[in-house]
Amino acid sequence: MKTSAFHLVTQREVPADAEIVSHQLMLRAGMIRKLTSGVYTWTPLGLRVLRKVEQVVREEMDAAGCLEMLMPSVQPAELWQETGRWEDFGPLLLKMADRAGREFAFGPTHEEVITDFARGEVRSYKQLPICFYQIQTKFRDEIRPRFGVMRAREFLMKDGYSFHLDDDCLGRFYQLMYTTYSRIFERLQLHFKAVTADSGAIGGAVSHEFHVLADSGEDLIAHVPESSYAANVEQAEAVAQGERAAATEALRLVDTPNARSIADLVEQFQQPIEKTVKTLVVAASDEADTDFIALLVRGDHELNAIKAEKLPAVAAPLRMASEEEIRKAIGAGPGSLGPIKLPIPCVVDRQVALMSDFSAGANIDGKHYFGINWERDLPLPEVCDLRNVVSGDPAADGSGTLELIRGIEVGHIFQLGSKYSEAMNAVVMDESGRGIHPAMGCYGIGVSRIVAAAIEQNHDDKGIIWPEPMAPFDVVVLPMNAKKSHRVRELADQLYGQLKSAGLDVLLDDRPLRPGVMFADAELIGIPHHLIIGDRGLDTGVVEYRRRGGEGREIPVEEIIGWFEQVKAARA
RNA sequence: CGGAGCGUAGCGCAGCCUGGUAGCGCACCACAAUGGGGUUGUGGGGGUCGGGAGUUCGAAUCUCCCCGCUCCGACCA
Repeated sequence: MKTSAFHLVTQREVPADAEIVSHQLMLRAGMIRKLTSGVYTWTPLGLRVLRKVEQVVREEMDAAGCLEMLMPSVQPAELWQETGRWEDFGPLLLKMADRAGREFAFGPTHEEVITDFARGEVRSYKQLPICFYQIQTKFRDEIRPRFGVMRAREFLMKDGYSFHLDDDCLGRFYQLMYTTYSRIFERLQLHFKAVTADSGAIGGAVSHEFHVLADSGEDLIAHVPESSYAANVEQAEAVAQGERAAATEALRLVDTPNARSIADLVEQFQQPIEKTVKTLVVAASDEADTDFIALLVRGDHELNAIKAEKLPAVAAPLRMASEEEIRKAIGAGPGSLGPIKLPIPCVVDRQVALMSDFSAGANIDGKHYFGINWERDLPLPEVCDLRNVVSGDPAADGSGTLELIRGIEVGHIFQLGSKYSEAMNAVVMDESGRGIHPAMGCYGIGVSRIVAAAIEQNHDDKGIIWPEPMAPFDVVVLPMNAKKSHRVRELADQLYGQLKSAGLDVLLDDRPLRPGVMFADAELIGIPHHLIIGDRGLDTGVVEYRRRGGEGREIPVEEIIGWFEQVKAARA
C-alpha cells in the first residue's frame, strides 16, 4: 500500500474526551471515529488491525474443530421470551419493532439463536459434539459507554457454542477451549491471565475469564503470584483468618452523637477499624418472611453484591434499603445499626463471626455498643462469605497470599449445561433412542476490545507499538527527500515491490513530506519495522532499519530482503 | 437512572458576563523556499454558532423548551 492511495489521517492534538491512552491513540492514529455514544466507525487503518485479530481467532477456533457460521444480528422477541431473557436481560437489550409492530432485539449474544438453530439441525448423538462460532457485531445498551471501543455499545465479538451428549464431554471440550484461548492470546503477544469467574447474566456453573493485564482495566483480579490461583474479585472466596479471641471487655452502651460512619467511629473513639462492624440493610427476596435483611461485614471490608444475591433470603438484584425504609424497619437510622436487639434477620460475614470485643451501632440513634462478643452478648447468626477479598487475604485454595491486580476482560468461557436446551426444548437422540437435552458451552472473545487492550499494554510517548501479529502493516518504507533524489525514489519503489512479493504487508510513505512528519506518523500508528532510505545511507550502500520501540541499525541494501524473510520466518 | 458540565469550521478552543461585521491554533487548498525529527513565508476555502420558540430595531451572546455529548456516582451505613 502506498500512503498516497491510502486513507491516513493522523492528529497531533489529543481529543478532548478520550480518557485512556488506547482511546486517545486510536483516535489520533485515525483508526476509529465516533458516530454516536459507544458506536464507532473503523477506518481502513483500524479495520486492518481488527481483521488481523479476527484472523488469529479464526485460525485457532478452526484448529480446535469449531465451525464458523454467521447468525442474524436482529432477533425476534419470541426467542428471548422462551428463555425469559426478554425481561431478565434488562435495559442492556436494545429492543425495536418492525412495521407490523412485531418486536425484535439487536443481538447482545446468541444463545437463543444457536439453540433454535440446533434444535432444528442437530437430532442425533452422532452429530455430537459440535461447536459453532461466528465473528459478528453485537449491541449492548451499556449504562455508560466509555473508553472508546473498550466499553462500546456496538462491538465485534467472536462467540462460539458447543453441544454435547453429557457433562463429561462438555468438560473435556471446555478444557480444549481453555487451551485454545490461551494460545490465541499468546499468539497475539498479550500479557494475560485466566481467572475463575462469576457467570453473570449468561448463566451456568463453571466459567473462566481471560484478562489482559493493565492498570486501566475495569476488573479487579485476586491472584497468588507464586501459584496458579486467580479469580475475579466478584467471585473470589474470602477465607476468614485466625480464631475468635476470648472476650476481655465488658459490653457497654456509648453515646456517639456525631459518629455516623465507620470512619467517624475510628476517629472519634479510637476504635481500631478491625474492631468495627458495618451493618448493611438490603431488600429480602420473595421467599423470605421479612422485608429486609441485615448483612454484617467488618468495618474495613466491602460487601460483595454477587455473593449476597446468592443467599436465598436476599433479593436479586441486590437493593440497598433507603434511609426511610431502615427507620421504619429498625427504628434507627443508618450509622447507628448493629446486631444487638436488631428486629430483622441478619447474616454475618465469616470474618465477623471471628471478631471479639468489637463495636457496632446499637439500633438507637446516636448510640453504639462497644465490647460486643458473640455467644456472650448475643447468639451468633447465620455465617456466610459476604465480602470482597482484599490484598493480603489467604487464597481459598491455600496456595498463598492474594494480591489484587487490574485486568481488561477479553475472553470468557462458560459451561452452560442444559439451561438453554431445556428452556427451548432442544432434543437430541442418544444411543438408546432416548431424547436428551444436550449440554452446552459458550465461548466469547471481545475482538474489538482486544485492539484497545493491546494498545494499553503496548505504547510509548510517540504512539502505538503493535504486537507484530496485529500490526496494520508489517513494515513501512520511508524515503527521505524522494522528490529530489532519483536513487532514493527508485530504491524505495524497488524495496516496496520486493517486500510485497515476499508476502509482507508493506506501506510506502510516498507523500512529499518532511522526514519528521513521516517518522511521527509511522511511530504513531505503530508499524513494527521501519526502513529509512536516504542519500546519506546510499552513499555507503546501506539503509537504516528501526524496530518500533526498539533498536535501530544499518543494513546493506542487498541484504534487506533476506533479512525480512528471516523476520517473517521467525514469526511463523 | 441521579448529579455536574459542555455543544461556535474536520480537531482543540476564545468570544457569551456587559446584545451591534464570527475569531485563533492545528488540519485542509494553492504557490514558493526548505529537505534525516511534526520547517517557513504568502495567499485562500470552509460556519443554519446543536435544534426550536420567545424578548429585542438587532441574539453565538438574554429567557424557555427540546436534543446530543462528556465526566462523576449508582454498595459502605
